[in-house]
Amino acid sequence: MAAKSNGAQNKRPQGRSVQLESTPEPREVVPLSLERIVATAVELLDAEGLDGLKMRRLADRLGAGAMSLYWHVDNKEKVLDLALDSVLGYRGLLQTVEPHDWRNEVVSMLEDWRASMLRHPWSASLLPRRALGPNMLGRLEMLSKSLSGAGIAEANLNVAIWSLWNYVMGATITRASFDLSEDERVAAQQQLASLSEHYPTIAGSRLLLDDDWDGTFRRGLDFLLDGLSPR
Amino acid sequence: MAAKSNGAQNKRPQGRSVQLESTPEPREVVPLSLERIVATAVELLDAEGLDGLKMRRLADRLGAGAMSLYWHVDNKEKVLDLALDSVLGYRGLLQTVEPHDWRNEVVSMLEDWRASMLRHPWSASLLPRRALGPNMLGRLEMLSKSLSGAGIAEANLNVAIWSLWNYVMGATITRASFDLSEDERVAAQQQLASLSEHYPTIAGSRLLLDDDWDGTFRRGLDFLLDGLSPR
DNA sequence: GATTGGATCGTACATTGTACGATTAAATTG
DNA sequence: CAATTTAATCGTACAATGTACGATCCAATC
Repeated sequence: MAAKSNGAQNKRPQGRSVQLESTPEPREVVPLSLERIVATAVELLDAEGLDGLKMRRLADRLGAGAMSLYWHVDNKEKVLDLALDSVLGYRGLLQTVEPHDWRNEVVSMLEDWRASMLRHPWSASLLPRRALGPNMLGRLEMLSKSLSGAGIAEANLNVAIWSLWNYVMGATITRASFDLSEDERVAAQQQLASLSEHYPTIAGSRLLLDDDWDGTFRRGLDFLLDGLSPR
Repeated sequence: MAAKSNGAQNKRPQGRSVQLESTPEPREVVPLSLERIVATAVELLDAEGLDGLKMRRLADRLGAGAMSLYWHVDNKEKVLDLALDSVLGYRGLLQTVEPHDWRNEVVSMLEDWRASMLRHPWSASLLPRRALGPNMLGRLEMLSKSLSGAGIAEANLNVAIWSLWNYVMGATITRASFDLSEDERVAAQQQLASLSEHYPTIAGSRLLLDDDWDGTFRRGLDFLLDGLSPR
Protein backbone atom coordinates (compact mmCIF):
# COMPACT_ATOMS: atom_id res chain seq x y z
CA MET A 1 0.00 0.00 0.00
CA ALA A 2 2.95 2.30 0.23
CA ALA A 3 4.57 4.10 -2.59
CA LYS A 4 7.97 4.47 -0.97
CA SER A 5 10.61 6.32 -2.86
CA ASN A 6 9.47 7.15 -6.33
CA GLY A 7 12.25 7.92 -8.72
CA ALA A 8 10.20 7.68 -11.87
CA GLN A 9 8.36 10.63 -13.30
CA ASN A 10 5.11 9.86 -15.05
CA LYS A 11 3.24 11.60 -17.77
CA ARG A 12 -0.52 11.79 -17.62
CA PRO A 13 -2.32 11.64 -20.96
CA GLN A 14 -5.93 12.44 -20.49
CA GLY A 15 -7.38 9.10 -21.46
CA ARG A 16 -10.33 10.79 -23.11
CA SER A 17 -10.80 10.77 -26.86
CA VAL A 18 -8.00 10.75 -29.36
CA GLN A 19 -5.83 13.80 -29.32
CA LEU A 20 -6.15 15.61 -32.63
CA GLU A 21 -3.20 17.84 -32.07
CA SER A 22 0.04 17.23 -30.34
CA THR A 23 -0.92 19.16 -27.20
CA PRO A 24 -4.68 19.24 -27.01
CA GLU A 25 -4.59 20.46 -23.41
CA PRO A 26 -1.89 22.82 -22.20
CA ARG A 27 -2.89 21.53 -18.74
CA GLU A 28 -0.10 19.09 -18.13
CA VAL A 29 -1.41 17.25 -15.12
CA VAL A 30 1.28 16.90 -12.51
CA PRO A 31 1.46 13.49 -10.92
CA LEU A 32 1.01 13.03 -7.23
CA SER A 33 4.00 12.51 -5.05
CA LEU A 34 4.73 12.53 -1.37
CA GLU A 35 6.60 15.78 -1.70
CA ARG A 36 3.75 17.48 -3.48
CA ILE A 37 1.24 16.21 -0.96
CA VAL A 38 3.25 17.47 1.97
CA ALA A 39 3.98 20.81 0.36
CA THR A 40 0.34 21.34 -0.47
CA ALA A 41 -0.67 20.27 3.01
CA VAL A 42 1.57 22.98 4.43
CA GLU A 43 -0.03 25.51 2.10
CA LEU A 44 -3.48 24.44 3.18
CA LEU A 45 -2.54 24.49 6.85
CA ASP A 46 -1.10 27.96 6.48
CA ALA A 47 -4.25 29.14 4.77
CA GLU A 48 -6.93 27.39 6.79
CA GLY A 49 -5.33 26.26 10.02
CA LEU A 50 -5.26 22.88 11.62
CA ASP A 51 -8.99 22.32 11.36
CA GLY A 52 -8.95 23.33 7.74
CA LEU A 53 -6.96 20.33 6.64
CA LYS A 54 -9.32 17.70 5.34
CA MET A 55 -8.25 14.92 3.08
CA ARG A 56 -10.82 15.88 0.47
CA ARG A 57 -9.79 19.48 0.49
CA LEU A 58 -6.15 18.54 0.21
CA ALA A 59 -6.94 16.27 -2.71
CA ASP A 60 -8.89 19.05 -4.39
CA ARG A 61 -5.91 21.35 -4.23
CA LEU A 62 -3.83 18.66 -5.78
CA GLY A 63 -6.32 18.07 -8.56
CA ALA A 64 -6.73 14.50 -7.42
CA GLY A 65 -9.36 12.29 -5.94
CA ALA A 66 -9.45 12.00 -2.20
CA MET A 67 -8.53 8.36 -2.10
CA SER A 68 -5.55 8.83 -4.33
CA LEU A 69 -3.67 10.31 -1.44
CA TYR A 70 -3.76 7.04 0.40
CA TRP A 71 -1.50 5.43 -2.08
CA HIS A 72 1.29 7.73 -0.96
CA VAL A 73 0.37 8.17 2.67
CA ASP A 74 -0.87 5.79 5.32
CA ASN A 75 -3.37 8.14 6.90
CA LYS A 76 -3.99 11.74 7.85
CA GLU A 77 -1.79 11.52 10.91
CA LYS A 78 1.18 10.81 8.73
CA VAL A 79 0.41 13.86 6.64
CA LEU A 80 0.50 15.98 9.75
CA ASP A 81 3.73 14.43 10.96
CA LEU A 82 5.36 15.08 7.63
CA ALA A 83 4.03 18.61 7.44
CA LEU A 84 5.44 19.36 10.86
CA ASP A 85 8.87 18.09 10.05
CA SER A 86 8.94 19.78 6.69
CA VAL A 87 8.53 23.12 8.39
CA LEU A 88 11.63 22.49 10.42
CA GLY A 89 13.99 22.27 7.49
CA TYR A 90 17.05 24.31 8.33
CA ARG A 91 18.40 26.51 5.65
CA GLY A 92 20.76 28.48 7.86
CA LEU A 93 24.41 28.93 7.25
CA LEU A 94 26.07 25.96 8.78
CA GLN A 95 29.44 27.61 8.89
CA THR A 96 29.41 31.11 10.25
CA VAL A 97 32.46 33.29 9.93
CA GLU A 98 33.21 33.25 13.60
CA PRO A 99 34.13 29.71 14.41
CA HIS A 100 34.05 30.01 18.16
CA ASP A 101 31.27 32.34 19.12
CA TRP A 102 29.26 29.39 20.32
CA ARG A 103 26.82 31.47 22.30
CA ASN A 104 25.70 33.60 19.39
CA GLU A 105 25.59 30.49 17.32
CA VAL A 106 23.22 28.83 19.74
CA VAL A 107 21.08 31.91 20.12
CA SER A 108 20.58 32.37 16.41
CA MET A 109 19.92 28.68 15.91
CA LEU A 110 17.21 28.70 18.50
CA GLU A 111 15.73 31.95 17.30
CA ASP A 112 15.52 30.49 13.83
CA TRP A 113 13.95 27.37 15.24
CA ARG A 114 11.25 29.33 16.94
CA ALA A 115 10.73 31.62 13.97
CA SER A 116 10.40 28.70 11.57
CA MET A 117 7.57 27.32 13.59
CA LEU A 118 5.86 30.64 14.18
CA ARG A 119 5.73 31.14 10.45
CA HIS A 120 3.34 28.21 10.53
CA PRO A 121 1.50 28.55 13.80
CA TRP A 122 -0.31 25.25 13.45
CA SER A 123 3.03 23.51 13.78
CA ALA A 124 3.20 24.39 17.45
CA SER A 125 -0.04 22.56 18.06
CA LEU A 126 1.47 19.46 16.54
CA LEU A 127 4.45 19.36 18.84
CA PRO A 128 2.80 17.35 21.62
CA ARG A 129 2.89 14.32 19.39
CA ARG A 130 6.10 12.37 19.48
CA ALA A 131 7.47 13.65 16.23
CA LEU A 132 11.14 13.20 15.67
CA GLY A 133 11.43 13.61 11.96
CA PRO A 134 14.76 13.98 10.25
CA ASN A 135 14.68 17.77 10.36
CA MET A 136 13.88 17.80 14.04
CA LEU A 137 16.73 15.41 14.70
CA GLY A 138 18.97 17.49 12.50
CA ARG A 139 18.32 20.55 14.59
CA LEU A 140 18.95 18.62 17.76
CA GLU A 141 22.19 17.37 16.30
CA MET A 142 23.33 20.88 15.44
CA LEU A 143 22.47 22.15 18.87
CA SER A 144 24.25 19.24 20.42
CA LYS A 145 27.37 19.86 18.38
CA SER A 146 27.44 23.56 19.19
CA LEU A 147 27.15 22.95 22.88
CA SER A 148 29.79 20.30 23.05
CA GLY A 149 32.06 22.69 21.20
CA ALA A 150 31.52 25.19 23.99
CA GLY A 151 32.93 24.78 27.42
CA ILE A 152 30.00 22.88 28.81
CA ALA A 153 30.94 19.88 30.88
CA GLU A 154 30.27 16.52 29.35
CA ALA A 155 28.11 15.51 32.32
CA ASN A 156 25.85 18.51 31.80
CA LEU A 157 25.54 18.27 28.06
CA ASN A 158 22.27 16.39 27.83
CA VAL A 159 20.71 18.49 30.53
CA ALA A 160 21.74 21.60 28.65
CA ILE A 161 20.31 20.33 25.40
CA TRP A 162 16.99 19.37 26.94
CA SER A 163 16.76 22.63 28.82
CA LEU A 164 17.18 24.64 25.67
CA TRP A 165 14.77 22.37 23.82
CA ASN A 166 12.20 22.74 26.56
CA TYR A 167 12.60 26.48 26.56
CA VAL A 168 12.20 26.82 22.82
CA MET A 169 9.24 24.45 22.65
CA GLY A 170 7.47 26.10 25.54
CA ALA A 171 8.05 29.56 24.20
CA THR A 172 6.90 28.62 20.72
CA ILE A 173 3.77 26.87 21.82
CA THR A 174 2.92 29.69 24.19
CA ARG A 175 3.51 32.36 21.62
CA ALA A 176 1.46 30.56 19.01
CA SER A 177 -1.45 29.96 21.33
CA PHE A 178 -1.46 33.51 22.61
CA ASP A 179 -1.61 34.99 19.18
CA LEU A 180 -4.80 36.82 19.78
CA SER A 181 -6.74 38.86 17.34
CA GLU A 182 -7.46 42.46 18.18
CA ASP A 183 -10.91 41.70 19.54
CA GLU A 184 -9.69 38.82 21.61
CA ARG A 185 -6.96 40.95 23.06
CA VAL A 186 -9.45 43.55 24.23
CA ALA A 187 -11.67 40.87 25.69
CA ALA A 188 -8.80 39.22 27.50
CA GLN A 189 -7.67 42.53 28.90
CA GLN A 190 -11.13 43.25 30.26
CA GLN A 191 -11.49 39.81 31.69
CA LEU A 192 -8.15 40.14 33.36
CA ALA A 193 -9.01 43.54 34.76
CA SER A 194 -12.20 42.18 36.22
CA LEU A 195 -10.27 39.34 37.79
CA SER A 196 -7.35 41.42 38.93
CA GLU A 197 -8.56 41.16 42.47
CA HIS A 198 -7.84 37.46 42.39
CA TYR A 199 -4.56 37.77 40.59
CA PRO A 200 -3.09 41.05 41.77
CA THR A 201 0.54 40.29 41.06
CA ILE A 202 -0.08 39.16 37.50
CA ALA A 203 -2.35 42.08 36.84
CA GLY A 204 0.12 44.52 38.33
CA SER A 205 3.04 43.34 36.27
CA ARG A 206 0.95 43.36 33.12
CA LEU A 207 2.35 39.92 32.43
CA LEU A 208 -0.30 39.03 29.91
CA LEU A 209 -0.33 42.32 28.12
CA ASP A 210 3.28 42.59 27.13
CA ASP A 211 3.67 42.50 23.38
CA ASP A 212 7.38 42.07 23.00
CA TRP A 213 7.43 38.31 22.59
CA ASP A 214 10.64 38.26 20.62
CA GLY A 215 12.50 40.37 23.14
CA THR A 216 11.20 38.33 26.04
CA PHE A 217 12.26 35.15 24.32
CA ARG A 218 15.73 36.49 23.73
CA ARG A 219 16.25 37.82 27.21
CA GLY A 220 15.01 34.63 28.85
CA LEU A 221 17.26 32.61 26.63
CA ASP A 222 20.17 34.75 27.74
CA PHE A 223 19.39 34.00 31.35
CA LEU A 224 19.23 30.31 30.66
CA LEU A 225 22.53 30.41 28.81
CA ASP A 226 24.03 32.36 31.70
CA GLY A 227 23.07 29.52 33.96
CA LEU A 228 24.41 26.91 31.59
CA SER A 229 27.69 28.66 30.91
CA PRO A 230 30.71 27.58 32.89
CA ARG A 231 31.33 30.44 35.23
CA MET B 1 -28.51 27.71 26.42
CA ALA B 2 -26.22 27.88 29.40
CA ALA B 3 -26.81 26.48 32.82
CA LYS B 4 -24.49 28.83 34.65
CA SER B 5 -24.08 28.36 38.32
CA ASN B 6 -26.48 25.85 39.71
CA GLY B 7 -26.98 26.12 43.42
CA ALA B 8 -30.07 23.97 43.62
CA GLN B 9 -29.84 20.24 44.10
CA ASN B 10 -32.44 18.25 42.27
CA LYS B 11 -34.04 14.94 42.97
CA ARG B 12 -34.92 12.64 40.15
CA PRO B 13 -38.04 10.59 40.66
CA GLN B 14 -38.27 7.98 38.01
CA GLY B 15 -41.41 9.14 36.31
CA ARG B 16 -42.43 5.55 35.70
CA SER B 17 -45.32 3.97 37.51
CA VAL B 18 -46.36 4.72 41.03
CA GLN B 19 -43.84 3.79 43.66
CA LEU B 20 -45.34 1.17 45.93
CA GLU B 21 -42.71 1.50 48.60
CA SER B 22 -40.79 4.48 49.79
CA THR B 23 -37.62 3.53 47.91
CA PRO B 24 -38.57 1.28 45.04
CA GLU B 25 -35.16 1.72 43.43
CA PRO B 26 -32.01 2.11 45.50
CA ARG B 27 -30.57 3.63 42.31
CA GLU B 28 -30.82 7.29 43.16
CA VAL B 29 -30.05 8.90 39.83
CA VAL B 30 -27.57 11.69 40.27
CA PRO B 31 -28.39 14.82 38.31
CA LEU B 32 -26.01 16.20 35.78
CA SER B 33 -23.86 19.15 36.65
CA LEU B 34 -20.89 20.89 35.18
CA GLU B 35 -18.68 19.55 37.94
CA ARG B 36 -19.78 15.98 37.37
CA ILE B 37 -19.33 16.31 33.64
CA VAL B 38 -15.81 17.65 33.97
CA ALA B 39 -14.81 15.10 36.60
CA THR B 40 -16.12 12.26 34.48
CA ALA B 41 -14.41 13.68 31.43
CA VAL B 42 -11.11 13.58 33.29
CA GLU B 43 -11.77 9.98 34.26
CA LEU B 44 -12.53 9.08 30.68
CA LEU B 45 -9.49 10.92 29.40
CA ASP B 46 -7.29 9.16 31.92
CA ALA B 47 -8.71 5.83 30.90
CA GLU B 48 -8.96 6.20 27.15
CA GLY B 49 -6.79 9.10 26.16
CA LEU B 50 -7.60 12.15 24.14
CA ASP B 51 -9.13 10.24 21.25
CA GLY B 52 -11.24 8.24 23.64
CA LEU B 53 -13.32 11.19 24.69
CA LYS B 54 -16.54 11.19 22.71
CA MET B 55 -19.60 13.00 23.79
CA ARG B 56 -21.69 9.86 23.61
CA ARG B 57 -19.23 7.89 25.66
CA LEU B 58 -19.03 10.64 28.23
CA ALA B 59 -22.80 10.76 28.44
CA ASP B 60 -22.94 7.00 28.87
CA ARG B 61 -20.62 7.17 31.84
CA LEU B 62 -22.85 9.80 33.31
CA GLY B 63 -25.95 7.73 32.75
CA ALA B 64 -27.36 10.47 30.56
CA GLY B 65 -28.28 11.00 26.97
CA ALA B 66 -25.66 12.49 24.75
CA MET B 67 -27.52 15.70 24.11
CA SER B 68 -28.12 16.33 27.75
CA LEU B 69 -24.54 17.44 28.11
CA TYR B 70 -25.13 20.36 25.85
CA TRP B 71 -27.36 22.05 28.32
CA HIS B 72 -24.40 22.44 30.65
CA VAL B 73 -21.64 22.87 28.12
CA ASP B 74 -21.41 24.77 24.87
CA ASN B 75 -19.49 22.16 22.97
CA LYS B 76 -16.78 19.54 23.25
CA GLU B 77 -14.03 22.12 23.14
CA LYS B 78 -15.28 23.61 26.36
CA VAL B 79 -15.23 20.22 28.00
CA LEU B 80 -11.60 19.89 27.09
CA ASP B 81 -10.76 23.36 28.32
CA LEU B 82 -12.42 22.67 31.63
CA ALA B 83 -10.80 19.27 31.96
CA LEU B 84 -7.40 20.82 31.40
CA ASP B 85 -7.85 23.49 33.99
CA SER B 86 -9.35 21.11 36.50
CA VAL B 87 -6.17 19.09 36.44
CA LEU B 88 -4.18 22.14 37.43
CA GLY B 89 -5.88 22.68 40.75
CA TYR B 90 -3.20 23.36 43.31
CA ARG B 91 -3.51 21.62 46.62
CA GLY B 92 -0.02 22.42 47.82
CA LEU B 93 0.82 24.07 51.08
CA LEU B 94 0.63 27.73 50.44
CA GLN B 95 2.59 28.65 53.49
CA THR B 96 5.72 26.62 53.97
CA VAL B 97 7.59 26.81 57.21
CA GLU B 98 10.54 28.58 55.74
CA PRO B 99 9.27 31.94 54.71
CA HIS B 100 12.26 33.03 52.66
CA ASP B 101 13.61 30.02 50.88
CA TRP B 102 12.19 31.33 47.65
CA ARG B 103 14.27 29.07 45.46
CA ASN B 104 13.07 25.84 46.98
CA GLU B 105 9.61 27.25 46.94
CA VAL B 106 9.77 27.89 43.22
CA VAL B 107 11.33 24.53 42.51
CA SER B 108 8.68 22.57 44.34
CA MET B 109 5.90 24.66 42.83
CA LEU B 110 7.14 23.92 39.34
CA GLU B 111 7.79 20.27 40.06
CA ASP B 112 4.25 19.97 41.29
CA TRP B 113 3.00 21.75 38.22
CA ARG B 114 4.72 19.32 35.94
CA ALA B 115 3.73 16.33 38.04
CA SER B 116 0.09 17.37 38.06
CA MET B 117 0.02 17.37 34.31
CA LEU B 118 1.99 14.18 33.88
CA ARG B 119 -0.53 12.41 36.04
CA HIS B 120 -2.90 13.11 33.14
CA PRO B 121 -0.72 12.92 30.06
CA TRP B 122 -3.46 14.07 27.72
CA SER B 123 -3.36 17.44 29.43
CA ALA B 124 -0.02 18.21 27.84
CA SER B 125 -1.55 17.82 24.42
CA LEU B 126 -4.15 20.40 25.29
CA LEU B 127 -1.66 23.08 26.22
CA PRO B 128 -1.24 24.50 22.74
CA ARG B 129 -4.72 25.92 22.98
CA ARG B 130 -4.93 29.25 24.67
CA ALA B 131 -6.22 28.01 27.96
CA LEU B 132 -5.93 30.37 30.85
CA GLY B 133 -8.39 28.92 33.26
CA PRO B 134 -8.57 30.03 36.87
CA ASN B 135 -6.25 27.31 38.08
CA MET B 136 -3.68 28.11 35.46
CA LEU B 137 -3.85 31.78 36.39
CA GLY B 138 -3.63 30.84 40.03
CA ARG B 139 -0.40 29.02 39.48
CA LEU B 140 1.00 31.91 37.50
CA GLU B 141 0.01 34.22 40.30
CA MET B 142 1.79 32.09 42.88
CA LEU B 143 4.90 31.90 40.79
CA SER B 144 4.80 35.60 40.24
CA LYS B 145 4.49 36.29 43.94
CA SER B 146 7.33 33.99 44.85
CA LEU B 147 9.66 35.56 42.37
CA SER B 148 8.92 39.11 43.32
CA GLY B 149 9.59 38.10 46.91
CA ALA B 150 13.02 36.98 45.82
CA GLY B 151 15.75 39.34 44.82
CA ILE B 152 14.84 39.42 41.17
CA ALA B 153 14.85 42.88 39.68
CA GLU B 154 11.49 44.33 38.81
CA ALA B 155 12.53 44.81 35.21
CA ASN B 156 13.33 41.14 34.86
CA LEU B 157 10.28 39.79 36.60
CA ASN B 158 8.12 39.10 33.60
CA VAL B 159 10.98 37.61 31.67
CA ALA B 160 11.72 35.33 34.59
CA ILE B 161 8.13 34.21 34.85
CA TRP B 162 7.80 33.48 31.17
CA SER B 163 11.13 31.67 31.13
CA LEU B 164 10.08 29.35 33.91
CA TRP B 165 6.68 28.89 32.33
CA ASN B 166 8.26 28.03 28.99
CA TYR B 167 10.62 25.61 30.62
CA VAL B 168 7.90 23.80 32.51
CA MET B 169 5.55 23.65 29.54
CA GLY B 170 8.23 22.44 27.19
CA ALA B 171 9.46 19.83 29.61
CA THR B 172 5.98 18.58 30.33
CA ILE B 173 4.92 18.33 26.74
CA THR B 174 8.14 16.65 25.80
CA ARG B 175 7.98 14.18 28.61
CA ALA B 176 4.38 13.30 27.88
CA SER B 177 4.98 12.82 24.19
CA PHE B 178 8.08 10.73 24.73
CA ASP B 179 6.35 8.38 27.06
CA LEU B 180 7.05 5.35 25.01
CA SER B 181 5.92 1.87 25.66
CA GLU B 182 8.53 -0.86 25.93
CA ASP B 183 8.16 -1.91 22.32
CA GLU B 184 8.30 1.61 21.06
CA ARG B 185 11.42 2.25 23.05
CA VAL B 186 13.19 -0.68 21.46
CA ALA B 187 12.07 0.39 18.03
CA ALA B 188 13.23 3.95 18.58
CA GLN B 189 16.57 2.77 19.80
CA GLN B 190 17.08 0.64 16.73
CA GLN B 191 15.98 3.39 14.43
CA LEU B 192 18.35 5.75 16.13
CA ALA B 193 21.19 3.29 15.91
CA SER B 194 20.61 2.86 12.21
CA LEU B 195 20.62 6.61 11.76
CA SER B 196 23.49 7.30 14.08
CA GLU B 197 25.68 8.02 11.11
CA HIS B 198 23.59 11.07 10.38
CA TYR B 199 23.31 12.20 13.96
CA PRO B 200 26.54 11.14 15.58
CA THR B 201 26.54 13.62 18.42
CA ILE B 202 23.02 12.79 19.55
CA ALA B 203 23.66 9.11 19.25
CA GLY B 204 26.92 9.36 21.15
CA SER B 205 25.45 11.24 24.05
CA ARG B 206 22.53 8.84 24.26
CA LEU B 207 20.32 11.91 24.45
CA LEU B 208 17.17 10.06 23.54
CA LEU B 209 17.81 7.05 25.69
CA ASP B 210 18.20 8.68 29.04
CA ASP B 211 15.45 7.64 31.37
CA ASP B 212 15.91 10.05 34.23
CA TRP B 213 13.35 12.63 33.16
CA ASP B 214 12.71 13.90 36.64
CA GLY B 215 16.36 14.41 37.39
CA THR B 216 16.97 16.10 34.08
CA PHE B 217 14.05 18.40 34.68
CA ARG B 218 15.34 19.32 38.11
CA ARG B 219 18.91 19.92 37.03
CA GLY B 220 17.90 22.04 34.07
CA LEU B 221 15.61 24.04 36.28
CA ASP B 222 18.52 24.67 38.60
CA PHE B 223 20.57 26.01 35.73
CA LEU B 224 17.78 28.31 34.69
CA LEU B 225 17.35 29.57 38.23
CA ASP B 226 21.09 30.10 38.46
CA GLY B 227 20.85 32.36 35.46
CA LEU B 228 17.86 34.19 36.86
CA SER B 229 19.29 34.68 40.31
CA PRO B 230 20.91 37.97 41.08
CA ARG B 231 24.57 37.16 41.27
C1' DG C 1 -0.82 -9.68 -27.18
C1' DA C 2 -1.04 -11.05 -22.38
C1' DT C 3 0.22 -10.10 -17.83
C1' DT C 4 1.70 -7.59 -14.00
C1' DG C 5 2.09 -4.01 -10.83
C1' DG C 6 1.93 1.05 -9.98
C1' DA C 7 -1.36 4.60 -9.39
C1' DT C 8 -5.89 6.79 -9.42
C1' DC C 9 -10.46 7.33 -7.97
C1' DG C 10 -15.81 6.50 -7.11
C1' DT C 11 -18.73 4.56 -3.89
C1' DA C 12 -20.00 3.39 0.47
C1' DC C 13 -19.89 3.17 5.38
C1' DA C 14 -19.03 3.97 10.24
C1' DT C 15 -18.07 7.51 13.42
C1' DT C 16 -18.66 11.78 15.43
C1' DG C 17 -20.34 16.50 16.88
C1' DT C 18 -24.32 18.78 17.37
C1' DA C 19 -28.96 21.37 15.61
C1' DC C 20 -33.67 20.93 16.43
C1' DG C 21 -37.59 20.13 18.72
C1' DA C 22 -40.37 17.15 21.78
C1' DT C 23 -41.02 16.02 26.43
C1' DT C 24 -41.00 16.15 31.21
C1' DA C 25 -40.31 18.00 35.77
C1' DA C 26 -39.95 21.80 38.86
C1' DA C 27 -40.76 26.44 40.05
C1' DT C 28 -43.64 30.31 39.89
C1' DT C 29 -47.72 32.75 39.43
C1' DG C 30 -52.58 33.53 39.44
C1' DC D 1 -55.50 24.34 43.22
C1' DA D 2 -54.75 25.24 38.03
C1' DA D 3 -52.01 27.62 34.60
C1' DT D 4 -47.85 29.06 32.96
C1' DT D 5 -43.13 29.59 32.68
C1' DT D 6 -38.56 27.94 33.13
C1' DA D 7 -34.92 24.26 33.83
C1' DA D 8 -33.37 20.07 32.19
C1' DT D 9 -33.28 15.81 29.58
C1' DC D 10 -33.10 13.19 25.49
C1' DG D 11 -34.41 10.91 20.69
C1' DT D 12 -33.90 11.72 16.03
C1' DA D 13 -31.64 13.34 12.27
C1' DC D 14 -28.06 15.36 9.56
C1' DA D 15 -23.71 16.93 7.81
C1' DA D 16 -18.90 16.29 7.87
C1' DT D 17 -15.05 13.40 7.74
C1' DG D 18 -11.57 9.52 7.56
C1' DT D 19 -10.91 5.67 5.08
C1' DA D 20 -11.95 0.36 3.47
C1' DC D 21 -12.88 -1.81 -0.69
C1' DG D 22 -12.73 -2.75 -5.17
C1' DA D 23 -12.89 -1.15 -10.03
C1' DT D 24 -10.16 0.92 -13.44
C1' DC D 25 -6.47 2.47 -16.20
C1' DC D 26 -1.92 2.87 -17.81
C1' DA D 27 2.96 1.77 -18.57
C1' DA D 28 6.30 -1.66 -18.47
C1' DT D 29 7.65 -6.34 -19.00
C1' DC D 30 7.34 -10.88 -20.67
